[in-house]
Amino acid sequence: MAGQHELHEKGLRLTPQRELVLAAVRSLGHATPEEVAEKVRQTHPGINLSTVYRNLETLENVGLVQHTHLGHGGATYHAAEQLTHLHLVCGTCGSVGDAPIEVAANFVNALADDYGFKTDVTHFAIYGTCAACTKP
Amino acid sequence: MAGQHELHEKGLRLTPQRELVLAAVRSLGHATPEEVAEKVRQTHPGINLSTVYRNLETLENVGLVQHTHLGHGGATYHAAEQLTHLHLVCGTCGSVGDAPIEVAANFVNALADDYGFKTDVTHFAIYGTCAACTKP
DNA sequence: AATTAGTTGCGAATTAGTCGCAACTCGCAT
DNA sequence: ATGCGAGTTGCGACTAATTCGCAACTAATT
Repeated sequence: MAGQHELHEKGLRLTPQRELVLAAVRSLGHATPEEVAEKVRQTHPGINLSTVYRNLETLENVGLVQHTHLGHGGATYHAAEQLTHLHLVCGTCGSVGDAPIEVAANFVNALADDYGFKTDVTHFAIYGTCAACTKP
Repeated sequence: MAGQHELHEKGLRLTPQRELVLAAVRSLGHATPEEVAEKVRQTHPGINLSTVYRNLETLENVGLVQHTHLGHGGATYHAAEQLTHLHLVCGTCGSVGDAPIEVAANFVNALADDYGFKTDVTHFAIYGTCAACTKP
């Protein structure tokens, strides 16, 4: 019937921590595990970092969130339904800009046709120098 | 006169460790700091890991080597003159394929024209699923 | 040969993420 | 409602990767 919670539909148990982690990822847009934990602590102060890590992993396995590498070392997490843009990270100022995935369509097709490689452009950032840093 | 060593030309001191780190990066094609250290130890057993890290950083500052993010967490290093391809990393089997930078030319131009963003396609890997893993 | 600034080795400190385990709790089946 | 069992949580220990401070050393210069 109606009342199925989205986590139940994925075969997961519904715990406050898990719900909050998912909500945090959604409200933050993109965030590191640390940032997610911090956000969750606003409503559930005792949550453990390990729990955040484990839930991010679990939620990723069922496809509700995804992670992206924006540089440095750490991954950042997005809600799956929000992952509709690629990330342009500037090596000079460190800013992260967005661009619609369509810009990469040709590129993705070329890789598919020539190499049989199915690209997920959102997984790694696109690195370079942003407009602001190019022009002095 | 003639005999200027390439490291001198960059304003760096010529130490055995530094030469060996550079040589290792060149001979390995691409390698993590650990792998570089291991390679260097074949001829200079006592080298310290910190020294490898510091030299990679130094060599990168003068443009002789560059690093790339291939996934997981760690960076891998290339000799600058060898960095002429992009990396296709397969999320399923973990293999790292190469493709000439030209495949990305359109993409790079699109980002330059539309966003003023100067892309370095080699810095981050291109993530996806390789041909072998797509077809079962 | 003496000088000195850049470099090395070493160990300690930091950071990020993982792991084992006992206690707890969600959801199903009584 | 009640109870069981698997999935989850919190915690602390642990690992791996990288950085840092500092004293000893050495390459280039004079």
